[in-house]
Amino acid sequence: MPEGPEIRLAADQLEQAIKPLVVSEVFFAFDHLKPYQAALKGRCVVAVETHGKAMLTRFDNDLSIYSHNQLYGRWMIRKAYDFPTSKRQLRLAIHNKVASALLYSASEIEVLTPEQVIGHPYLSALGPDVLSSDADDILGQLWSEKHRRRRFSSLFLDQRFIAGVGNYLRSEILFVAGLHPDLRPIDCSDGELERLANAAVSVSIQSYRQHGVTNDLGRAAALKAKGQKYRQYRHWVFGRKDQPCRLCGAGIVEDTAASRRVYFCLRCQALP
DNA sequence: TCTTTATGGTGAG
DNA sequence: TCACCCTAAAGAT
Repeated sequence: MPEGPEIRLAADQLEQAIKPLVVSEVFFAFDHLKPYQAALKGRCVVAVETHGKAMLTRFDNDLSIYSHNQLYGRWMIRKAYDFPTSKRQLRLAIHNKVASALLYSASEIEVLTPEQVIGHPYLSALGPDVLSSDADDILGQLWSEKHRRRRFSSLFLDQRFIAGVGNYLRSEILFVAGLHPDLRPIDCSDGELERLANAAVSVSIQSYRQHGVTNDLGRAAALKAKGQKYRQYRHWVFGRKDQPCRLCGAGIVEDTAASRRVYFCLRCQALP
């Protein structure tokens, strides 16, 4: 369940649990990483960075663990060596005396030197991180020559455009901005692009603060109490095919764009 | 038990 | 744009 905000939340937990104490043991499930277990044992974690959906756990000997959760990876922070009863595959564990940070199911795990971090093919291609950018950074991207003729539906899944936005944030950001997924930056007024840039930043920060909920948290709690499925309460439009728009009541439309489902309200996000 | 889907990403054409 | 890879859970049978 990882888009930028969720990854940053996991990084926060990791920092809190692992950074204060010496790392007593690191476990890698993949054979080619086993040699690094000895190199990281007894070291300290100095920072847990996120770059879009990727995480860099930096150690005090200049090595970093790169991890990307893709669709399946999941971090769990537990008391030391308190493994959950789960059929998931443990791929990485960082232990200290008090806590264990456990990464399950992820397949993209590497150990990098500083040079390898700089030259990393995924990291070096990322656009501005949505959680550490302001609206002007996003506006710059929207105005840039290489992006302004591409559809929003394609742009907002492209990590070179903005890092950290994924499939649910794409739908949610466009809804909050009131713009149709098929539009392109060149189709929009300056005011509309500003609205979009602001929405990209504010919806992402809201998702971070509300742990993945992109609509009103109180309303979400009320709907959840009624036993509705998570998609029916977490978001304005994402996953809510044929459900009424929370603003105007019209039915939410589901479509496919850039090989993934996109959701929008035809009335609130009408084409001009 | 089988099939499909998923908040991701890559590489070929 | 499509096929495919990764893995887990939900949905269909």
